[in-house]
Amino acid sequence: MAESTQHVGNPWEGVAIAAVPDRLLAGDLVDEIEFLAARARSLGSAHANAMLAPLDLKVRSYSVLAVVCGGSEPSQRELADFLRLDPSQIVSLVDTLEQRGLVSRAADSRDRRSKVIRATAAGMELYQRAAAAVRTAENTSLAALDGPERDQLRVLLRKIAFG
Amino acid sequence: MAESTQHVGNPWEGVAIAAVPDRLLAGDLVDEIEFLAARARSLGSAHANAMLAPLDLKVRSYSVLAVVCGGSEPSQRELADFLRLDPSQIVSLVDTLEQRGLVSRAADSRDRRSKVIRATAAGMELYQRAAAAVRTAENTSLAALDGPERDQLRVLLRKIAFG
DNA sequence: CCATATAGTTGAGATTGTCAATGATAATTT
DNA sequence: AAATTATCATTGACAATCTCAACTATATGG
Repeated sequence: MAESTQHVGNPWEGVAIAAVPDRLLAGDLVDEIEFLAARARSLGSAHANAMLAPLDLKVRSYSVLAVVCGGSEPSQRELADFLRLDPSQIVSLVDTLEQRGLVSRAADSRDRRSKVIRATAAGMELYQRAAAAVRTAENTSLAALDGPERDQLRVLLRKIAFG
Repeated sequence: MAESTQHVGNPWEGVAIAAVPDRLLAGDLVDEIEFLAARARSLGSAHANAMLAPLDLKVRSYSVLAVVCGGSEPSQRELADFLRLDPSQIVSLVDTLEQRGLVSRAADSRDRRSKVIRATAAGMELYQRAAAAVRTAENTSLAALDGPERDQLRVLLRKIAFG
Protein backbone atom coordinates (compact mmCIF):
# COMPACT_ATOMS: atom_id res chain seq x y z
CA MET A 1 0.00 0.00 0.00
CA ALA A 2 1.27 3.45 -0.86
CA GLU A 3 1.26 6.12 1.82
CA SER A 4 -1.21 8.23 -0.10
CA THR A 5 -4.81 7.58 0.76
CA GLN A 6 -6.16 9.08 -2.44
CA HIS A 7 -7.98 6.39 -4.34
CA VAL A 8 -7.67 7.06 -8.05
CA GLY A 9 -8.95 3.59 -8.81
CA ASN A 10 -7.58 2.61 -12.20
CA PRO A 11 -10.16 -0.02 -13.12
CA TRP A 12 -7.61 -2.59 -14.26
CA GLU A 13 -6.06 -2.66 -10.85
CA GLY A 14 -9.05 -4.66 -9.70
CA VAL A 15 -8.41 -7.46 -12.19
CA ALA A 16 -7.29 -10.52 -10.29
CA ILE A 17 -4.67 -12.64 -12.01
CA ALA A 18 -3.78 -15.79 -10.14
CA ALA A 19 -0.21 -16.99 -10.33
CA VAL A 20 0.43 -20.44 -11.76
CA PRO A 21 2.85 -22.89 -10.10
CA ASP A 22 5.81 -23.93 -12.25
CA ARG A 23 4.70 -27.51 -11.94
CA LEU A 24 1.83 -26.84 -14.34
CA LEU A 25 4.00 -25.10 -16.89
CA ALA A 26 5.72 -28.38 -17.64
CA GLY A 27 2.76 -29.79 -19.57
CA ASP A 28 2.27 -29.81 -23.32
CA LEU A 29 -0.53 -27.25 -23.30
CA VAL A 30 1.85 -24.33 -22.95
CA ASP A 31 3.25 -25.25 -26.36
CA GLU A 32 -0.11 -24.99 -28.05
CA ILE A 33 -0.56 -21.65 -29.70
CA GLU A 34 -4.31 -21.81 -29.49
CA PHE A 35 -4.21 -22.29 -25.74
CA LEU A 36 -1.76 -19.46 -25.31
CA ALA A 37 -3.91 -17.23 -27.49
CA ALA A 38 -6.96 -18.14 -25.45
CA ARG A 39 -5.24 -17.30 -22.18
CA ALA A 40 -3.76 -14.10 -23.53
CA ARG A 41 -7.13 -13.04 -24.80
CA SER A 42 -8.82 -13.90 -21.51
CA LEU A 43 -6.35 -11.75 -19.61
CA GLY A 44 -6.57 -8.99 -22.18
CA SER A 45 -10.32 -8.78 -22.27
CA ALA A 46 -10.51 -8.78 -18.48
CA HIS A 47 -8.39 -5.64 -18.49
CA ALA A 48 -10.22 -4.12 -21.45
CA ASN A 49 -13.64 -4.80 -19.98
CA ALA A 50 -12.60 -3.19 -16.74
CA MET A 51 -11.41 -0.09 -18.57
CA LEU A 52 -14.51 0.05 -20.76
CA ALA A 53 -17.02 -0.41 -17.97
CA PRO A 54 -17.22 3.30 -17.07
CA LEU A 55 -18.21 3.96 -20.69
CA ASP A 56 -20.93 1.32 -20.57
CA LEU A 57 -19.17 -0.78 -23.17
CA LYS A 58 -17.63 -4.24 -23.29
CA VAL A 59 -15.08 -5.53 -25.75
CA ARG A 60 -18.09 -6.96 -27.58
CA SER A 61 -19.94 -3.72 -28.17
CA TYR A 62 -16.66 -1.85 -28.48
CA SER A 63 -15.54 -4.01 -31.37
CA VAL A 64 -18.75 -3.30 -33.27
CA LEU A 65 -18.40 0.41 -32.61
CA ALA A 66 -14.77 0.31 -33.69
CA VAL A 67 -15.54 -1.27 -37.06
CA VAL A 68 -18.37 1.12 -37.71
CA CYS A 69 -16.20 4.09 -36.78
CA GLY A 70 -13.66 2.91 -39.32
CA GLY A 71 -15.89 4.53 -41.91
CA SER A 72 -16.23 1.45 -44.06
CA GLU A 73 -20.03 1.53 -43.78
CA PRO A 74 -20.37 -2.21 -43.23
CA SER A 75 -23.52 -4.24 -43.50
CA GLN A 76 -24.54 -6.39 -40.57
CA ARG A 77 -23.49 -9.49 -42.44
CA GLU A 78 -20.04 -8.01 -42.93
CA LEU A 79 -19.84 -7.18 -39.25
CA ALA A 80 -20.79 -10.74 -38.42
CA ASP A 81 -18.13 -12.24 -40.69
CA PHE A 82 -15.46 -9.82 -39.57
CA LEU A 83 -16.09 -10.24 -35.86
CA ARG A 84 -16.97 -13.91 -36.21
CA LEU A 85 -20.32 -13.51 -34.50
CA ASP A 86 -23.66 -14.92 -35.46
CA PRO A 87 -25.78 -12.46 -37.50
CA SER A 88 -28.42 -12.59 -34.77
CA GLN A 89 -25.91 -11.34 -32.23
CA ILE A 90 -25.11 -8.41 -34.49
CA VAL A 91 -28.78 -7.56 -34.50
CA SER A 92 -28.94 -7.13 -30.76
CA LEU A 93 -25.57 -5.40 -30.53
CA VAL A 94 -26.56 -2.87 -33.20
CA ASP A 95 -29.96 -2.56 -31.52
CA THR A 96 -28.50 -1.35 -28.26
CA LEU A 97 -25.90 0.86 -29.91
CA GLU A 98 -28.64 2.39 -32.02
CA GLN A 99 -30.86 2.94 -28.98
CA ARG A 100 -27.97 4.76 -27.36
CA GLY A 101 -27.70 6.98 -30.42
CA LEU A 102 -24.19 5.84 -31.23
CA VAL A 103 -24.94 4.17 -34.52
CA SER A 104 -27.55 4.29 -37.27
CA ARG A 105 -29.09 1.79 -39.64
CA ALA A 106 -29.63 3.05 -43.19
CA ALA A 107 -31.10 1.36 -46.22
CA ASP A 108 -28.61 0.12 -48.77
CA SER A 109 -29.60 1.56 -52.14
CA ARG A 110 -28.06 -1.31 -54.06
CA ASP A 111 -29.49 -4.14 -51.96
CA ARG A 112 -32.63 -3.43 -50.07
CA ARG A 113 -32.23 -6.51 -47.90
CA SER A 114 -29.03 -5.07 -46.52
CA LYS A 115 -28.52 -2.24 -44.06
CA VAL A 116 -25.60 0.11 -43.84
CA ILE A 117 -24.35 0.81 -40.34
CA ARG A 118 -22.87 4.21 -39.70
CA ALA A 119 -21.54 5.94 -36.59
CA THR A 120 -23.25 9.07 -35.34
CA ALA A 121 -21.29 12.03 -34.01
CA ALA A 122 -21.94 10.76 -30.48
CA GLY A 123 -20.75 7.33 -31.57
CA MET A 124 -17.52 8.71 -32.95
CA GLU A 125 -16.96 10.71 -29.83
CA LEU A 126 -17.53 7.79 -27.49
CA TYR A 127 -15.32 5.62 -29.68
CA GLN A 128 -12.43 8.04 -29.26
CA ARG A 129 -12.63 7.69 -25.52
CA ALA A 130 -13.17 3.95 -25.68
CA ALA A 131 -10.18 3.48 -27.96
CA ALA A 132 -8.02 5.37 -25.48
CA ALA A 133 -9.28 3.14 -22.68
CA VAL A 134 -8.54 0.03 -24.71
CA ARG A 135 -5.05 1.28 -25.53
CA THR A 136 -4.40 1.70 -21.82
CA ALA A 137 -5.68 -1.79 -21.14
CA GLU A 138 -3.62 -3.27 -23.96
CA ASN A 139 -0.62 -1.51 -22.55
CA THR A 140 -0.97 -3.30 -19.23
CA SER A 141 -1.82 -6.62 -20.84
CA LEU A 142 1.27 -6.45 -23.03
CA ALA A 143 3.58 -5.12 -20.35
CA ALA A 144 5.90 -8.09 -20.90
CA LEU A 145 6.56 -7.11 -24.52
CA ASP A 146 8.60 -4.19 -25.81
CA GLY A 147 7.65 -2.18 -28.89
CA PRO A 148 9.30 -4.32 -31.57
CA GLU A 149 7.93 -7.47 -29.99
CA ARG A 150 4.43 -6.05 -30.12
CA ASP A 151 4.90 -5.24 -33.79
CA GLN A 152 6.09 -8.78 -34.47
CA LEU A 153 3.15 -10.22 -32.62
CA ARG A 154 0.72 -8.04 -34.54
CA VAL A 155 2.14 -9.19 -37.86
CA LEU A 156 2.04 -12.85 -36.94
CA LEU A 157 -1.48 -12.73 -35.53
CA ARG A 158 -2.73 -10.81 -38.56
CA LYS A 159 -1.46 -13.60 -40.77
CA ILE A 160 -3.51 -16.23 -39.06
CA ALA A 161 -6.53 -14.05 -38.28
CA PHE A 162 -6.89 -13.13 -41.94
CA GLY A 163 -5.61 -14.95 -44.96
CA MET B 1 -12.81 -31.14 -56.26
CA ALA B 2 -10.54 -34.12 -56.66
CA GLU B 3 -11.52 -36.82 -59.11
CA SER B 4 -11.90 -39.38 -56.38
CA THR B 5 -15.39 -39.74 -54.98
CA GLN B 6 -14.18 -41.24 -51.73
CA HIS B 7 -15.32 -39.08 -48.91
CA VAL B 8 -12.65 -39.15 -46.24
CA GLY B 9 -14.30 -36.22 -44.51
CA ASN B 10 -11.59 -34.44 -42.58
CA PRO B 11 -13.76 -32.70 -40.02
CA TRP B 12 -12.12 -29.31 -40.42
CA GLU B 13 -13.13 -29.13 -44.04
CA GLY B 14 -16.61 -28.38 -42.83
CA VAL B 15 -15.53 -25.25 -40.97
CA ALA B 16 -16.89 -22.24 -42.79
CA ILE B 17 -14.62 -19.20 -42.82
CA ALA B 18 -16.14 -16.17 -44.47
CA ALA B 19 -13.83 -13.89 -46.40
CA VAL B 20 -13.57 -10.27 -45.29
CA PRO B 21 -13.67 -7.38 -47.78
CA ASP B 22 -10.53 -5.21 -47.85
CA ARG B 23 -12.66 -2.24 -46.99
CA LEU B 24 -13.02 -3.49 -43.41
CA LEU B 25 -9.32 -4.15 -42.99
CA ALA B 26 -8.67 -0.42 -43.10
CA GLY B 27 -10.05 0.19 -39.61
CA ASP B 28 -8.07 0.50 -36.40
CA LEU B 29 -9.31 -2.76 -34.98
CA VAL B 30 -6.89 -4.84 -37.03
CA ASP B 31 -4.05 -3.14 -35.18
CA GLU B 32 -5.31 -4.25 -31.81
CA ILE B 33 -3.54 -7.34 -30.62
CA GLU B 34 -6.40 -8.41 -28.44
CA PHE B 35 -8.81 -8.37 -31.34
CA LEU B 36 -6.42 -10.32 -33.53
CA ALA B 37 -5.89 -12.85 -30.76
CA ALA B 38 -9.64 -13.20 -30.34
CA ARG B 39 -10.18 -13.81 -34.05
CA ALA B 40 -7.26 -16.20 -34.28
CA ARG B 41 -8.53 -18.12 -31.31
CA SER B 42 -12.05 -18.24 -32.72
CA LEU B 43 -10.81 -19.69 -35.99
CA GLY B 44 -8.50 -22.05 -34.17
CA SER B 45 -11.05 -23.44 -31.79
CA ALA B 46 -13.53 -23.93 -34.61
CA HIS B 47 -11.00 -26.21 -36.28
CA ALA B 48 -10.00 -27.89 -33.05
CA ASN B 49 -13.58 -28.51 -31.96
CA ALA B 50 -14.34 -30.08 -35.31
CA MET B 51 -11.36 -32.40 -35.01
CA LEU B 52 -12.17 -33.27 -31.39
CA ALA B 53 -15.85 -33.95 -31.95
CA PRO B 54 -15.34 -37.61 -32.96
CA LEU B 55 -13.61 -38.14 -29.61
CA ASP B 56 -16.48 -36.53 -27.72
CA LEU B 57 -14.30 -33.70 -26.55
CA LYS B 58 -14.21 -29.94 -27.01
CA VAL B 59 -11.28 -27.61 -26.51
CA ARG B 60 -12.73 -27.02 -23.08
CA SER B 61 -12.67 -30.59 -21.85
CA TYR B 62 -9.53 -31.28 -23.85
CA SER B 63 -7.62 -28.56 -22.05
CA VAL B 64 -8.52 -30.02 -18.68
CA LEU B 65 -7.49 -33.49 -19.83
CA ALA B 66 -4.25 -32.10 -21.23
CA VAL B 67 -3.21 -30.47 -17.97
CA VAL B 68 -4.10 -33.54 -15.98
CA CYS B 69 -2.16 -35.76 -18.39
CA GLY B 70 0.87 -33.55 -17.85
CA GLY B 71 1.37 -35.49 -14.64
CA SER B 72 1.48 -32.45 -12.40
CA GLU B 73 -1.41 -33.76 -10.29
CA PRO B 74 -3.17 -30.41 -10.07
CA SER B 75 -5.91 -29.49 -7.66
CA GLN B 76 -9.12 -28.14 -9.06
CA ARG B 77 -8.21 -24.66 -7.91
CA GLU B 78 -4.96 -24.90 -9.84
CA LEU B 79 -6.82 -26.04 -12.92
CA ALA B 80 -9.14 -23.07 -12.57
CA ASP B 81 -6.31 -20.57 -12.29
CA PHE B 82 -4.31 -22.12 -15.09
CA LEU B 83 -7.20 -22.34 -17.53
CA ARG B 84 -8.78 -19.12 -16.28
CA LEU B 85 -12.12 -20.76 -15.59
CA ASP B 86 -14.36 -20.41 -12.59
CA PRO B 87 -13.85 -23.15 -9.99
CA SER B 88 -17.46 -24.17 -10.46
CA GLN B 89 -16.85 -24.85 -14.12
CA ILE B 90 -13.95 -27.09 -13.21
CA VAL B 91 -16.29 -29.06 -10.99
CA SER B 92 -18.60 -29.93 -13.85
CA LEU B 93 -15.78 -30.53 -16.32
CA VAL B 94 -14.04 -32.92 -13.93
CA ASP B 95 -17.42 -34.49 -13.16
CA THR B 96 -18.01 -35.55 -16.74
CA LEU B 97 -14.41 -36.60 -17.33
CA GLU B 98 -14.60 -38.67 -14.16
CA GLN B 99 -17.88 -40.25 -15.21
CA ARG B 100 -16.24 -41.22 -18.47
CA GLY B 101 -13.44 -42.87 -16.51
CA LEU B 102 -10.78 -40.58 -17.94
CA VAL B 103 -9.81 -38.88 -14.72
CA SER B 104 -9.96 -39.51 -11.00
CA ARG B 105 -10.40 -37.36 -7.91
CA ALA B 106 -8.20 -38.33 -4.96
CA ALA B 107 -7.89 -36.83 -1.52
CA ASP B 108 -4.89 -34.62 -0.96
CA SER B 109 -3.07 -35.89 2.10
CA ARG B 110 -1.65 -32.49 2.92
CA ASP B 111 -4.85 -30.51 2.53
CA ARG B 112 -8.06 -32.37 2.93
CA ARG B 113 -10.09 -29.57 1.38
CA SER B 114 -8.27 -30.08 -1.85
CA LYS B 115 -8.53 -32.89 -4.38
CA VAL B 116 -5.83 -34.20 -6.62
CA ILE B 117 -6.86 -34.88 -10.20
CA ARG B 118 -5.11 -37.67 -12.02
CA ALA B 119 -5.53 -39.22 -15.43
CA THR B 120 -6.55 -42.86 -15.70
CA ALA B 121 -5.01 -45.16 -18.30
CA ALA B 122 -8.05 -44.59 -20.47
CA GLY B 123 -7.63 -40.87 -19.99
CA MET B 124 -4.01 -40.98 -21.08
CA GLU B 125 -4.92 -43.03 -24.09
CA LEU B 126 -7.69 -40.72 -25.20
CA TYR B 127 -5.44 -37.74 -24.62
CA GLN B 128 -2.86 -39.13 -27.01
CA ARG B 129 -5.43 -39.31 -29.77
CA ALA B 130 -6.91 -35.93 -28.87
CA ALA B 131 -3.51 -34.28 -28.89
CA ALA B 132 -2.90 -35.64 -32.38
CA ALA B 133 -6.24 -34.27 -33.51
CA VAL B 134 -5.44 -30.87 -32.03
CA ARG B 135 -2.04 -30.85 -33.72
CA THR B 136 -3.75 -31.46 -37.03
CA ALA B 137 -6.20 -28.66 -36.36
CA GLU B 138 -3.44 -26.29 -35.29
CA ASN B 139 -1.61 -27.16 -38.46
CA THR B 140 -4.49 -25.95 -40.59
CA SER B 141 -5.15 -22.91 -38.44
CA LEU B 142 -1.53 -21.84 -38.69
CA ALA B 143 -1.11 -22.65 -42.37
CA ALA B 144 -0.06 -19.06 -43.04
CA LEU B 145 2.97 -19.36 -40.76
CA ASP B 146 6.17 -21.30 -41.37
CA GLY B 147 8.03 -23.15 -38.63
CA PRO B 148 10.20 -20.30 -37.30
CA GLU B 149 7.24 -17.94 -37.32
CA ARG B 150 5.27 -20.38 -35.22
CA ASP B 151 8.13 -20.58 -32.75
CA GLN B 152 8.28 -16.80 -32.54
CA LEU B 153 4.57 -16.59 -31.99
CA ARG B 154 4.71 -19.19 -29.24
CA VAL B 155 7.42 -17.28 -27.43
CA LEU B 156 5.60 -13.96 -27.65
CA LEU B 157 2.27 -15.37 -26.56
CA ARG B 158 3.86 -17.21 -23.67
CA LYS B 159 5.26 -13.93 -22.41
CA ILE B 160 1.86 -12.32 -22.17
CA ALA B 161 -0.07 -15.43 -21.14
CA PHE B 162 2.25 -15.99 -18.19
CA GLY B 163 4.50 -13.53 -16.40
C1' DC C 1 -41.87 -16.67 -64.21
C1' DC C 2 -39.67 -19.94 -61.14
C1' DA C 3 -36.36 -21.76 -58.26
C1' DT C 4 -32.76 -20.89 -55.27
C1' DA C 5 -29.91 -18.02 -52.39
C1' DT C 6 -29.05 -14.21 -49.14
C1' DA C 7 -29.85 -10.16 -45.41
C1' DG C 8 -31.93 -9.13 -41.37
C1' DT C 9 -34.83 -10.58 -37.69
C1' DT C 10 -37.03 -13.39 -34.07
C1' DG C 11 -37.08 -16.97 -30.88
C1' DA C 12 -35.63 -21.38 -28.65
C1' DG C 13 -32.27 -24.24 -26.41
C1' DA C 14 -27.68 -25.27 -25.11
C1' DT C 15 -23.30 -23.65 -23.36
C1' DT C 16 -20.63 -20.56 -20.86
C1' DG C 17 -19.64 -16.69 -17.55
C1' DT C 18 -20.29 -14.73 -13.00
C1' DC C 19 -21.36 -14.62 -8.49
C1' DA C 20 -23.15 -15.72 -3.83
C1' DA C 21 -23.68 -19.12 -0.31
C1' DT C 22 -22.33 -23.43 2.14
C1' DG C 23 -19.70 -27.21 4.67
C1' DA C 24 -15.30 -28.86 5.53
C1' DT C 25 -10.79 -27.81 6.59
C1' DA C 26 -6.61 -24.84 7.15
C1' DA C 27 -4.12 -20.90 8.68
C1' DT C 28 -3.80 -16.95 11.65
C1' DT C 29 -4.72 -14.31 15.56
C1' DT C 30 -5.82 -13.59 20.32
C1' DA D 1 -6.63 -23.56 23.00
C1' DA D 2 -10.22 -20.89 21.25
C1' DA D 3 -11.79 -17.76 18.11
C1' DT D 4 -11.42 -15.56 13.81
C1' DT D 5 -10.43 -15.49 9.13
C1' DA D 6 -9.29 -17.61 4.76
C1' DT D 7 -9.45 -21.34 1.28
C1' DC D 8 -11.31 -25.51 -1.45
C1' DA D 9 -14.87 -27.91 -3.62
C1' DT D 10 -19.55 -27.75 -4.45
C1' DT D 11 -24.25 -26.15 -5.45
C1' DG D 12 -27.47 -23.13 -7.34
C1' DA D 13 -29.10 -18.94 -9.50
C1' DC D 14 -28.86 -15.79 -13.06
C1' DA D 15 -26.87 -13.25 -17.07
C1' DA D 16 -24.36 -13.46 -21.30
C1' DT D 17 -23.18 -15.88 -25.27
C1' DC D 18 -23.44 -19.49 -28.86
C1' DT D 19 -25.90 -22.11 -32.19
C1' DC D 20 -29.57 -23.14 -34.91
C1' DA D 21 -33.98 -23.14 -37.13
C1' DA D 22 -37.51 -20.56 -38.82
C1' DC D 23 -39.54 -16.34 -41.33
C1' DT D 24 -40.02 -12.06 -44.43
C1' DA D 25 -38.23 -9.42 -47.90
C1' DT D 26 -35.35 -9.10 -51.51
C1' DA D 27 -31.95 -10.58 -55.01
C1' DT D 28 -30.05 -13.62 -58.59
C1' DG D 29 -29.87 -17.16 -62.12
C1' DG D 30 -32.17 -20.04 -65.23
